[in-house]
Amino acid sequence: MTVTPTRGEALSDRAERAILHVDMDMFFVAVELLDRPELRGQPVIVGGSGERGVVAAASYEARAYGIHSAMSSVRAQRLCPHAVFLSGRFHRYSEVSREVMAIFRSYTPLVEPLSLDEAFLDVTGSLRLFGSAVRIGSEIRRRVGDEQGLTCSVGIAPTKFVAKLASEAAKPTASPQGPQPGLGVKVVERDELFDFLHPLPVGALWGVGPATHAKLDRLGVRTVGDLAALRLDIVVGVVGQAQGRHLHALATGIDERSVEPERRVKSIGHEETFAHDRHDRASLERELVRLADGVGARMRAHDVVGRTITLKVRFHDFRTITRSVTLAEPTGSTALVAQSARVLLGQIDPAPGVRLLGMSVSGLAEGGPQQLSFDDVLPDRAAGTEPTGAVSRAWTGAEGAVDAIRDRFGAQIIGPATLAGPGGIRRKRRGDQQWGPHREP
DNA sequence: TCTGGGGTCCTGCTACGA
DNA sequence: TCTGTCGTAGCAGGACCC
Repeated sequence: MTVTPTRGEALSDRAERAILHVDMDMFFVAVELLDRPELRGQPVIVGGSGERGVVAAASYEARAYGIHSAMSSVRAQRLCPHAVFLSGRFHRYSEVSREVMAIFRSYTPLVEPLSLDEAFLDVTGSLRLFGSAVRIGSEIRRRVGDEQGLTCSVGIAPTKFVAKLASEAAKPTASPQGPQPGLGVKVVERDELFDFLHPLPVGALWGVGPATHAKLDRLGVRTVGDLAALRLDIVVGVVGQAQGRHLHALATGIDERSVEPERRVKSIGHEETFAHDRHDRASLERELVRLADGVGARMRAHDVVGRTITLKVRFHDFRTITRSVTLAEPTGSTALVAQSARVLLGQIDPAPGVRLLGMSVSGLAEGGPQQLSFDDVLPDRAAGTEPTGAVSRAWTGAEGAVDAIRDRFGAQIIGPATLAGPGGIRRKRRGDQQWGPHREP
């Protein structure tokens, strides 16, 4: 027998969707304090220490000096010269993050990590087993504290977006008198949605950055409530179709997005800001090979191949350009990615000074067996080269062997000859220089 | 005030084939 | 055969997120 819910029942079913947003408090700093407890109570900053570095995280003691993430390291050091500056250990944070996420997954399989230090959890299906969402949130906080020695804040709401804002409202705050504890867990019920949402500044909306904020400001929109009161077509006229609809929906409390535990990666890339601008093509080409080496290894580790190679160049004056090329066949080969990027670099004059070089591969598809095409067997007569598909496969095979050797003996032991130097191969790995170049010794 | 790295998504433009 | 239209793909840039 099927039972058709009445309208009221359907609405109450929707109202029962229980989304948690869990956000670790000053995560990178907190992990450092675990390993160096003598720094507790001091202003501590994690980030790139060089002139072009930025702050990744700051302790509440440091925040009391006005320091916040994404601020330039130089400025942070000026604001608080006695702060302890740490370079950051991306791999250590990843390790701790995995353990924290495992705690989340013991309450629901529907965990969507947003970054190393925050995640959405849909616990709607877990309520019967664990009690209420508040109980799950409190339990998670207790276990993260007991098992990992870290603190986190939890927001609970019927939608992802409001859950995220709620966790923000539950966080501790910095003050000149020291950190002020927050609520820890903040719940926003469906009937409280507008009371919570509408007084917030419009910049709190997900998708309102400086550019959109300025546009909305010109309309006199200051709060989320102001935006909700505007007609949709006016919002769309100002910020565009997709973003307008999205923001207007959020402001009116509508957010149907579900928690997605498995999100497919759509591009893989590396970029690097140099401590000093580069002017010569040869040195940039070497950097390209190093970036491609890292990108290729990650593609093979994910078992994906990609078709579009994008080169990114930021000049000394911060002007940033991208150049891309789409291959006839997807590739997972470092050599082909590097070769394509080198062709793109050939279109660019580095003489004014290049501050950043980056590359990414998109149009990703699963690796494994691939359909043969004419390109696999016919040489490219115009270019006078071997068939590209065959070249790609031959390289990928050889590079797979190199990956295996590196897994066993270390990344410095083998790699492109271009990158060889005293002490082994200088290889780009994710997180090596996450927050900008470090201070030169 | 001087702007990192790794991503995602959107928009506007152009080229191309049906 | 020519022209206009439409959909789609590729490309470049920008905005935004953590």
